[in-house]
Amino acid sequence: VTPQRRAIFQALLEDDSAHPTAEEIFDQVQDGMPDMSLATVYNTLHELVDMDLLLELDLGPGGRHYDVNTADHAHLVCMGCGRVEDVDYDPSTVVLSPEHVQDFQIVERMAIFRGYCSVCISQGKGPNGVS
Amino acid sequence: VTPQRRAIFQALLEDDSAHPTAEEIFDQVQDGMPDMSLATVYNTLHELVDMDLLLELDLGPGGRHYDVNTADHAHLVCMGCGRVEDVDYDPSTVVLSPEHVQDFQIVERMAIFRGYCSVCISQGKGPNGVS
DNA sequence: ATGATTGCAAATACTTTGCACACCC
DNA sequence: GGGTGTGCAAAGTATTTGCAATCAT
Repeated sequence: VTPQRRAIFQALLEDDSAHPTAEEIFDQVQDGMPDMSLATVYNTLHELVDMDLLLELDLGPGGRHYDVNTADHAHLVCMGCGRVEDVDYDPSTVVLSPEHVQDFQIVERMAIFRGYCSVCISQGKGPNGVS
Repeated sequence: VTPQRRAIFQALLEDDSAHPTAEEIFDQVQDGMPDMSLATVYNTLHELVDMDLLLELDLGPGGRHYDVNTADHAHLVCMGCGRVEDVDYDPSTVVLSPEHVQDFQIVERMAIFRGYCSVCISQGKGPNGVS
């Protein structure tokens, strides 16, 4: 545990609704630690992921996002502003066909919903607005 | 509609259980059309996605996968061999908390299950095997 | 001729790696 | 002093873009 790692972890906790990308964490940490290297950010993120303290999310282009909420939950991704929200859902409601479940040992699941948040809809950026 | 596009679309249909990446489609199409350019593959894939004839899947590192099955379905990704299988599931079973659904206009959903397929488990590559 | 599409190569975005230096025990 | 972690820069992977050449109408 080094000062760099502490700073990165702290940035993640402060930003806990933001699901930041590696780049965003890097920018934020650089404020108080200008010598921080991007490689260190990636190193630390990977270690945290290996320790199951952090979730790595592939939400599409723009880089991978990281989430300190390691509980089983889904994500809403706004196609207007890119914001990501956590959503609780009942995991037991996601049921797969039995023939697949028997053949396949599931380790982790991930549910992503894409759409438009209320802010973007009210700004006309929604599905009916200009794309 | 050009010969290149026809070849790409045909490759997708032939490969319809493989969920190929752009690179894989490129390799396959090159067999019969050595002058095919990777840029053309990307162009065509994007057009097909825009026309809703193709699904673009972000399944993690290794590039984006494409799926000719545009029905609402989930994906099983094998962490041993990388193989991707379609799974039917009942979309109505995926229920989100009401407060989020009200605020958020969902356009598309995506469910990904990661784990190990029966082949990999029997080869000791499963969750209990060597990582 | 006109406009769209292609192939090539360079550019971009994101992530990983190699290596020398600094740090802690 | 030995192993670990860091910063820098270069390499790597995946995708996009610019542009001249080509094709269909």
